[in-house]
Amino acid sequence: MRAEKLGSSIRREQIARAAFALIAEGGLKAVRIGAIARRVGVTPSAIYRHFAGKDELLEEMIELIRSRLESNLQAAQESKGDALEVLEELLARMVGQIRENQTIPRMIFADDFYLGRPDRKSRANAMIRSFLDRLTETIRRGQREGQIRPELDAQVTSVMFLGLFMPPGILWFLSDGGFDVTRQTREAWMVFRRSIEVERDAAQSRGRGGKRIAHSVRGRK
Amino acid sequence: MRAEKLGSSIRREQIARAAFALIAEGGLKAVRIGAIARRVGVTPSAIYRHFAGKDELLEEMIELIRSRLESNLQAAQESKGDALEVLEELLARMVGQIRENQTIPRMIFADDFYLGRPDRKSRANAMIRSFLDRLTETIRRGQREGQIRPELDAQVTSVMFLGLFMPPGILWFLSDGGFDVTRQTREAWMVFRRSIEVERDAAQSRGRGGKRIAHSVRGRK
DNA sequence: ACATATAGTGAAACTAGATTCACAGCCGAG
DNA sequence: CTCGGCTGTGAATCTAGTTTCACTATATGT
Repeated sequence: MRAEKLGSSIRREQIARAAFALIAEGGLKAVRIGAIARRVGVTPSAIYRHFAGKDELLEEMIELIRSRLESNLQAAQESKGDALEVLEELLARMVGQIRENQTIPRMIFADDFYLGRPDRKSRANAMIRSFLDRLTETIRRGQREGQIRPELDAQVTSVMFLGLFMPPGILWFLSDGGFDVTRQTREAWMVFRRSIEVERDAAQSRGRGGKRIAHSVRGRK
Repeated sequence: MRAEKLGSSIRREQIARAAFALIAEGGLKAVRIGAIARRVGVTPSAIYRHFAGKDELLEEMIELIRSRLESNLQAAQESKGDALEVLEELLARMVGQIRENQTIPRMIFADDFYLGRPDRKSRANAMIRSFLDRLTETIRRGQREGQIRPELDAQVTSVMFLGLFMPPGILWFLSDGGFDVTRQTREAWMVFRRSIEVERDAAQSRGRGGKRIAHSVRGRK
């Protein structure tokens, strides 16, 4: 039975989708031309009408990930709130992404991806760096605007932010979805937030350098 | 030229070492029978005199990683200090491990490893769970003994602890060693520590950059 | 309707690796 | 010394996947 004949831009789209679905199920290793073809409903050789080869497909996938990351950042930054709210929104989005398919970390850690291709590795690196840079920028803004403690190193803090969702993502993956990422990140965010934010309740005692309340009392769990 | 004839236990050791070296250089994908053989100085077929197949070799490697993780924990817990010092020591060791070869995360994320082998995935999961459990235990001890804030959820906190070294490890890998893991974790530790520790007296807890100097995170970059 | 560009197909070639196997060299025990 | 059991070897086999190719079918614009 012959598959319906469709325009190449449509097929490219379908193929990329299929590839992402496969990553979600079995990791990069599971992205095989044959498997993609089956999923799309054509024969393996048909894939080559739309991509020069597997490499080109993978490049397109990196690009899609990049733009997804980008749009997360964009959306979070456009939410009108202050820096802390932007971070919180971004965290929620990253968690959503993890729950959706874990694509990003799985590609980043897939050796197949880099083996013999230093260019790809440095592109992935650049991608994360730029993500971090924008994170850093947001944190600096928070510092300027008085929500985030000025003595923190913004770059260090941005990497710590990654620490809020990466390990939970890994646990979620290893446990086949059994680990409660949402709860973990929610709680971790509260702890993290308290450790970076300027303490407001202390306003009354400001100028005296005395005891800080924030650390001891606000134990909403 | 024929390779020297060696006892099997010696060869197994050599082979495992070679495999780890290969992971460090190119990830799990780079662990090929041929590459191992070259490194050890024998032919590919000779490997089969010592391992039934690649699978058996991989199992042995998991086991070695497990024991390495275990000995890190053990050593850290035996350092006589209080819970916070144990955590700090452990962090330093994990960083050392990352700098050494990044083996652990690379195996964990290598899909090849799990594809079609749910048993392995759950073993890896169990491995991390047990690591986390012992972390949790240490944190609880800190809470009982009054160094760590009692209102914190110890499990959540243990996952946050992973966040101190995992993302830096990834950055270190992607940047080919260019990222300064040591500095990042040192600084992050100070922030993290302040956010989980009970404040002994308010004056001390608030000094910029943290009064308490890290004992064992040594700063060679 | 027709021409033509564009998808789609199945079979075959090509790859890279893992694995097997018959045979070779070395060593220590009897 | 010489046999048996190791370890080591090279060539051959097997497997799983990617890629190529000659050919077919279809949609579309004229």
